[in-house]
Amino acid sequence: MEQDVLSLTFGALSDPTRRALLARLAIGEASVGELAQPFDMSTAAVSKHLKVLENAGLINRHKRSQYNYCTLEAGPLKDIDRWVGAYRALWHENLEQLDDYLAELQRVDPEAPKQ
Amino acid sequence: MEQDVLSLTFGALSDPTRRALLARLAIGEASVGELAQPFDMSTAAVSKHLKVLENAGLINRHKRSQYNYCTLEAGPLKDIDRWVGAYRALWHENLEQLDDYLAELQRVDPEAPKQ
DNA sequence: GCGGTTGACAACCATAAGGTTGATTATTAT
DNA sequence: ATAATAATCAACCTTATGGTTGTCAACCGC
Repeated sequence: MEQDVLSLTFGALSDPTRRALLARLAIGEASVGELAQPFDMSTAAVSKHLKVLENAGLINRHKRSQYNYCTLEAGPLKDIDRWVGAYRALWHENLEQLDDYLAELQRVDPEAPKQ
Repeated sequence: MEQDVLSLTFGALSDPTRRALLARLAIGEASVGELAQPFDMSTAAVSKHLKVLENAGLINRHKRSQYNYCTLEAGPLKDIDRWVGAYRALWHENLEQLDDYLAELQRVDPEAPKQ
């Protein structure tokens, strides 16, 4: 599969249902049932979406009595922010920042295309 | 399929090959052949990846003589930046910004879960 | 203990995604 | 005109994704 953090995170965020789940969780923790209620699909489907988010490290699930509560985890979003931040220069007409990023890519990033 | 801009963009970014292509294009325009050279896959496969990026509005393709040159388009990245920016508050312990975003979601965003 | 909730899990299905190879179209060079 | 290069297209294959339904386990409230 796509095992790297960025791919997992971007993939998790590429679905509107999952982004809506995150938006709800940004308000505060919620059970799977509460999370599923607004959507026109089975709770099993929502549970699957939550698994994708969990797998990407974007949420945590912890059981309390019979309910399974989910909480948001910001870590991967920070990575996304850092990644897109490197390209921010593109629309700010300030190319230094991007050059720095690309230099760093060349140096350390395993994801850079191998020449 | 997934027709909204954010889903298309996140989806396009969820592949390491495509992110590497973007990183290369951030330096400047390049032909499909040049873009494909570092990768251990057929140019047809790279061409497909480029089509995904193009479909997400992240690049443009324009033919010049027999070459097909690609250029980066920052627009969708701006949208990503805005989206993740709303969550930035989560790791900055400043919840006002996020509250504003969620309020806005409630008001206008078609993607918010329908209650 | 019994019945109702909660939610995960498994099997299944349809479609999409990521890759291959082979054929096709433009364009350039000889 | 012929040959070589550039790159898309089409068909195909394999695996992943997003959904369904049904079963099962755990946890309440009686």
